[in-house]
Amino acid sequence: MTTKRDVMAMLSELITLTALDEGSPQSFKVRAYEKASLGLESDGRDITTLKLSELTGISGVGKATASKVRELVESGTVEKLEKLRAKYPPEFVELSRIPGLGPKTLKLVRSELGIENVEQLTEAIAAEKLRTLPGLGATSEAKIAKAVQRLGLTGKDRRTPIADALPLAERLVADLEALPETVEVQFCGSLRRMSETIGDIDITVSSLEPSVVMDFVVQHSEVADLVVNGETKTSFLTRAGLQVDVRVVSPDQFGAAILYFTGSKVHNIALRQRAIDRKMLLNEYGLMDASNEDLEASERPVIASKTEAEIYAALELEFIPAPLREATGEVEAAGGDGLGELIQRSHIRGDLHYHTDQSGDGRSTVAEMIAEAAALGYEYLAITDHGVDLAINGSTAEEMLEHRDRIAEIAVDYPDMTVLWGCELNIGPDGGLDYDDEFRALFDYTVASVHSHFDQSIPKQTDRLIAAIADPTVNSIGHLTGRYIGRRPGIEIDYDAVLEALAHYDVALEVNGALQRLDAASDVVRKAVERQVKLVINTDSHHTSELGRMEYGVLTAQRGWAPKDLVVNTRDRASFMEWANHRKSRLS
DNA sequence: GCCGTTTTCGGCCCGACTGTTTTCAGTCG
Repeated sequence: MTTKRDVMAMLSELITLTALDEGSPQSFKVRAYEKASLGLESDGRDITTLKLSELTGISGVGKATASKVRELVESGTVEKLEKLRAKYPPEFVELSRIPGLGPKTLKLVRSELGIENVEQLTEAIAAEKLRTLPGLGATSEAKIAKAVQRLGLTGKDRRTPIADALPLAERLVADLEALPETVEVQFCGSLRRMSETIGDIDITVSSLEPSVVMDFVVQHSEVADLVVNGETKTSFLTRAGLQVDVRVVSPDQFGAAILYFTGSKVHNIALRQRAIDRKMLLNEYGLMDASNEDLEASERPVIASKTEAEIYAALELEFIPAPLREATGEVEAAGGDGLGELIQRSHIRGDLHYHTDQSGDGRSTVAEMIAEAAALGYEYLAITDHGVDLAINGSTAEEMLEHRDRIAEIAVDYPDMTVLWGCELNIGPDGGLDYDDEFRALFDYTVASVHSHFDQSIPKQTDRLIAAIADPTVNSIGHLTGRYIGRRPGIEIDYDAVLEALAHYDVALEVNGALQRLDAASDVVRKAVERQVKLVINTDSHHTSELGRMEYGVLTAQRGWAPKDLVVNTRDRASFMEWANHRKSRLS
């Protein structure tokens, strides 16, 4: 059976192979496929069941692409793709993953030197044959040789988990901020959009002295290898092979620059198109008046460039937060009905997944953890140490009762914050939970999560979660899939069924702010929002240093278009407690 | 390949850096 994923994979391959065939990634045909692919991806329906006329109704999808989708669904193959596959076998396509080797050069080395794979390319480089080709010289040959060596380490497809990239980016930003010549700094790209994995780190600096900034970057201790070093742009590789691009712009163009470098590419294209429609020109330096066609590009009057907000406003758009900039309807919404009141960090009034050293993996005391939460001004806090089923980390019923007393003793010193005695329940392989029903009902608040048995079938995992959701002692589901981004996939579930259950039992779906998790993922959050499933954004802190994760959880929720009013920990204390307690009324 | 009250052909987002040129092509984001 053909799935949506199969359709997307078919188009992705078609894009790669057509770029090779056309000899340009900018080919209009390639861009048309890309646009169609985006349209299909963001369509909420099951695209494999759509008729031809329904498919062509999707933005960017024309007759040709629609026919290919139908062809794949009906026959399992696409003739056009098969022909391209025959022309460009996988080992040749692999060459296109080498940075610096574009379609034009590939075509050249294939036709002139008969190179079909990485091995033959390596031989040709060793024999100094590449430098004999028109447009290539010894320098290009050496550059490609180096890129071949790094293949697999820094290939175009390499992605780094956000948990590895964000701390490095924050460190680099702090170092650049400390430079006296720096006015402003912002990391951009997929990192700012809170993608789960990122290709490289983009940093934009505003300064009146770009050469000082560039020199500083070149000298930085993180630089293992320089890739590009110009007057306003320097790219380098870290020892871990992660590429960092640093650009310098003048302070009055900072907004336009970070808008541009944050992307996404398709979001930028949508903004540019909107600019053109209004007789304006948008580039990385600003939004310009293009109504007078006699003026040189540099003479066009600047309409907005200092801040992103001014540019969005001049384009008659509500400000679009970076995590939403994926061209999945945000430009249309911002220019029409609006984005609604999206969740912000400042809305959060409490953390509801929070460990102390009562958990085997907790590292700060109850007093320390409560003090940190109070310092953030939280109105309520749920201390949710592990239940007994998580053998090494959990506590017995007796230990939990002693823990309750200890929490209560310390909480009296914080009259402005309600400290709840909670528990992170473990969802067993069949959906069973810790302790007995009566004991679980004693907790003020619970979060139930999966910590093991990751490889059961989809129906089994789905039933497992729904059993936990249906339990009246459960307030929320923690880190939905249990994934560690880039390291371990989470459990596979039927999202529709699970979200349906969450909505039905009024159980909140957690957005876990730990960078390794960011679970539920933003696309799942968006589905949850469509179904009006309640959300809760938590840090899952195990140490006093981890409370800052709330920001990442909020950004992930934003990326899923979460409105403030669906997030239960934005409620005032009374309203939150009313919601938290109402499930237990089913028990009596 | 897609699209359209300046429609059915002729457009399609824009610029930096590099290496190879001696005014530009290729690649990348």
